[in-house]
Amino acid sequence: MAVNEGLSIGALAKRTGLAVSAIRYYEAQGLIAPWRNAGGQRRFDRADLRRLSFVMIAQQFGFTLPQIKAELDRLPGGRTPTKADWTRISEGFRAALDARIVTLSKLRDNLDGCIGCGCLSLEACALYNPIDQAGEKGPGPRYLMGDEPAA
Amino acid sequence: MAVNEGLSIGALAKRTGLAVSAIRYYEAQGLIAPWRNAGGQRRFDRADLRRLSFVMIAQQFGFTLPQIKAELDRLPGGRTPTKADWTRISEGFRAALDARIVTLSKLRDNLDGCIGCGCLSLEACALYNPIDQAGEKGPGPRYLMGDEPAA
DNA sequence: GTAATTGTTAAACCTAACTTTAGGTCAAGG
DNA sequence: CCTTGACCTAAAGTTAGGTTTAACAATTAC
Repeated sequence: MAVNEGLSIGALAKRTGLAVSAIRYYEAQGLIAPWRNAGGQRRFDRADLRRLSFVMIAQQFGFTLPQIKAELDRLPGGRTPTKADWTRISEGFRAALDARIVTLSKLRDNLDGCIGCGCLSLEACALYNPIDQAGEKGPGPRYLMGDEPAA
Repeated sequence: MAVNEGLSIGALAKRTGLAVSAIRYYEAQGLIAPWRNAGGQRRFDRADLRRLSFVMIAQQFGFTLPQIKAELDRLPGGRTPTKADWTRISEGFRAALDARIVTLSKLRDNLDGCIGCGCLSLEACALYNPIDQAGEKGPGPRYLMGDEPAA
């Protein structure tokens, strides 16, 4: 009956819209660190709501969980993060996002040039330069986009 | 010794920069359909170079292989695709790409608003609207970005 | 007091887009 | 004849980001 027993995982799931399993998975990945009550159940405090908000937004922006963890690890330990802490971290987003927009715009401009010629030729097409740049970052999926094809 | 025996898979791999295993995988997915020589080895013709170019560019743009296959299936069967065929298909890219840029720009603008307040609050933050919009498209990875984090 | 809900774990499963491995064939060169 | 290198197949492994399942414990509601 104590007022400050923290949120259960189910409550947190409802508040964030995340699945309970996802929250447990995030804990396993080190993104959040709940404590346990007498019965062994996870208890979260309100700062964890904000951490999860951060995770969800960062995922929108295309960061992987390890990357997000790296950011979260830079929050001050020992005290609840302040607005200023979160603001500082948000600014990293801004730069990454800008870079992504620039990349896409370049890609589009190249495409505009190529629509005219219809070449898609390996030797000549400007669209291959970005591909070469992307290089090989190891195996695994390279799923880049949530959008449906316009076609 | 005939002049027109087509390219071997290794030659095609060198020309495209793709791994041999990737090309075989694409065949399994129905993206290309090489014929076989007397010894049972795959032989590709030059139009396949262009098909693979298309696949690589479409992947840059975030299309999945089934989506790309759907586009390729719309190429005329029975004859080598012309410039006009490829141009028609490229225009679909343009629209999809524009849409992606618009989405990202909105996201960035929202972020700009949020950096000031540092809230990242589930109740109030404008960044959650895009998340709600994205909805649930089923499980699996949602790896959106090749960029490194700016942080 | 008991039923229903919510929580716990570990392990298996899922998709996408490949790569790797194991075991075997085929052609060319020395 | 033997080795080297490119090719073949089928099946299993990889990564990310989870979900699902099974079997069980704790809490809550009546």
